Amino acid sequence: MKTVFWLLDVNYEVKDHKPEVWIWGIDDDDKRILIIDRNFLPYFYLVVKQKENPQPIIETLESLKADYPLIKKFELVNRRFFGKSVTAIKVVCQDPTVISKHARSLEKINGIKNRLEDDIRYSMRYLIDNNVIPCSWHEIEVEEIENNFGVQVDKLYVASTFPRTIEKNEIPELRILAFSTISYSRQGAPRPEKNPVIIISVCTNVGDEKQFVAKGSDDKAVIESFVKYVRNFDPDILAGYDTNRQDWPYLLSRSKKLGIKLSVTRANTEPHRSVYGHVSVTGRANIDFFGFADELPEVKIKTLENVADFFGVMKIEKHTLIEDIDFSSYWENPEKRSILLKFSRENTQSIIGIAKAMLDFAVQLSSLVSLPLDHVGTVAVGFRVEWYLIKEAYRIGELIPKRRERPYISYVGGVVLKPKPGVHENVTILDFKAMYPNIMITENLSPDTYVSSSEPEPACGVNIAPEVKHRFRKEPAGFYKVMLSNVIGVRDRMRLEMKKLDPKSAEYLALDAGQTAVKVITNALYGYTGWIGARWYMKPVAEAAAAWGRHSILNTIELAKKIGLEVIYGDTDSIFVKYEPTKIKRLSEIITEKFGLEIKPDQIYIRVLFTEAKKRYCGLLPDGRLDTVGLEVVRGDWAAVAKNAQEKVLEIILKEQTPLKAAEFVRQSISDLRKKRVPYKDLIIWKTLTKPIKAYKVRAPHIEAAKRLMEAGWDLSVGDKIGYVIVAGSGRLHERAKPYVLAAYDDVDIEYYIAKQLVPVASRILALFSIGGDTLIPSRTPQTLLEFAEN
DNA sequence: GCCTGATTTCTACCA
DNA sequence: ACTGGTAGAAATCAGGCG
Repeated sequence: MKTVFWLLDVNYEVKDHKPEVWIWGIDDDDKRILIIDRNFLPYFYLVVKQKENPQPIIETLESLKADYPLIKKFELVNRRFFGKSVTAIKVVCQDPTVISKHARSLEKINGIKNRLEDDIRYSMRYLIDNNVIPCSWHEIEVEEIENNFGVQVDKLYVASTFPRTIEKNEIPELRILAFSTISYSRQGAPRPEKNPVIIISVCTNVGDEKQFVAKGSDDKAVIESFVKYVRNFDPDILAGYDTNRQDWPYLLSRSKKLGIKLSVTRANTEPHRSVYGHVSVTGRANIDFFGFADELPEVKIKTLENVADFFGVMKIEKHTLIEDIDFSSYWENPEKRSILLKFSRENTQSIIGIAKAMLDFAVQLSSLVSLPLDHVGTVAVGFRVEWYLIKEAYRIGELIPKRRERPYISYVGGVVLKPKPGVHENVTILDFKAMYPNIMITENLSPDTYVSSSEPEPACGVNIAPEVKHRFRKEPAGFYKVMLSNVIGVRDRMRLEMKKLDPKSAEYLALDAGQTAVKVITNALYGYTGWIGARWYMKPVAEAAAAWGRHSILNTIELAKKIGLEVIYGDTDSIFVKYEPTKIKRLSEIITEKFGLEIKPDQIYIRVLFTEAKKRYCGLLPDGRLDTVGLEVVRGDWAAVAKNAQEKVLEIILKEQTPLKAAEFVRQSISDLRKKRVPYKDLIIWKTLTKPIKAYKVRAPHIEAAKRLMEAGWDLSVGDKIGYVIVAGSGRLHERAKPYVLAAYDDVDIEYYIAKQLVPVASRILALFSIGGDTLIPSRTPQTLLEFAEN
């Protein structure tokens, strides 16, 4: 019989050296199904040395077959490697677990250059080779079998053929369950060996809400009821926030300690740690939305409440907020316990809201790059690009290079012009549309088209990059050109399709998420080629793209000047010019003709302010909004009190054009700050731990604050944000940096915030109008002046 | 030992 | 574990001075 399904999750099992791919899906009748496919065998390649006769090698291999009983066959194949034809022997095995071992030993055979693709996981191999795509529809010939191994599905099948993708756009009705947990410890961070999980809140996308609450410190029932609830609701998606790092590991350890089985998977097993630091829940997609927070540059501190606020799921003013450190006091106090419960409930509501807002993107990205839905959010951008490339490579017979360690060598990137400081009226930004991708297409930049300096020029001719002089074959179209053209074509079709739809419809939103996913991958390809961790790392490709980019922008600036357009600033692929439509039109026509690149006016600023600094400016848009770029206002590592003041200064200057009024506003802010009229949270400075504490060479304030947190029992790891305030006292700054949760308002050194936060950011702007920082500080008492002098 | 300017370290931003 | 270019703060180093 035939069945049609949408792919939710994939895993594999090996039984008696025989592999089985387990395909978890949802069929077109909304049934949850599992298809077991026993028809696919893993393999790897042995690349034959150039000019070597492969026949004797095959014979040698055949003669060794008795030593390798799990090898099924050797197959001589023609492939490409970095565009050059190679002869390879495809070694097909029975058991995926022996691939790596056999590959290592067989590559030593005479006449073999190296082994390849032994580092591709079996389940991914299955997806790539059979063009099976996560979060997409397929049809397949199957036989139904009896469900006698207790998996939680409506139907269980064995595959008779491989799945085939079919054109079908809608996403099935997914059952989503969001959850969050709170653990209790009287002192320090909770430890699963001794501290209970006191609250688990769940919330589903069909509006069901539930809380499992410990009686005293007995949490056995809490976890058991949670497991029961999950099994009963049978979600397709388990949504959480930082669950891969926090909730799942804790629940797993805690269950072990209590002797409970956390059997929440569809295979009745426990979740397990998988690749890329993610937790896999077999048969479901465990999505940790924290992994997608990188897609939201607007949110500086990626806490759950901030992300929920960003999506309008739960406005931060309405969100009950309790610091970890206070959990125990809320739990212990019968009057305050209900607030803790409310906090937990709101967290879970936030998660379900974020899930609804971001799931489309996750689904589209998963489908685009062929990484399972639960993985795609946890992997870095480079790997997303790489999986897309791997899929493309398979299609054109290009072998997948090994990842290897390389020395880091930098190269010259984009040009950045010195801005003309001051306020300019009626300015527009001319942007090159997708500059790097377009350069890569027109110049055929690709790992497989690069002609090294030792090689003779091919008959088809070469494109030579300016300055760096790297050469790239004109023909045939390179791997990247094919990929980029495909992907841009897909995006154009999506956007065309969107025009026919109601912007509020589900299809429109899905397409919009899809075109965003495509854009993310397209824009990351240039960076990928210059990344030393890339399988297809090829510095000349990145270097040449950058060189052509500089060439284009510098020529554009020259031309603009010739036409009589004043250039105020420029960075990499954009120039800021006075808005003069006819001149701009002429300029863009010449550029298109000369470079095959498209430039178009993006937005128009009524006024735009530049200081001396590059990459920092603020423009006033026709609708009255400010577009602030690079300045402290948009940075996450300045106290809000300073950011707010700078924003107001910019607003007064750009809208009312009264710098004196802006200065007066700053004086007022300082006076408010001295009177403690500014909320405590506006004094917090946030900085990220970018490496393990021990790896730091200097005693930076946020590192000292982090150490204090750890002394107080916090678990900190790379990537965590440290929020600290500067407290009054003597000594160096780092000695006075205290975690905000361990300090109080009265400890704060207000004068620090004035002298080192508020005044510098305000005067950076006001200096343009000859207003010095010293004129911004209202007179102080002699005592404070002394304190100030001491610093 | 203190002061000062230069250099290094660190983070977060822009394209 | 995408790139290079950049600003800015604070720590730290290096050299001059007495």
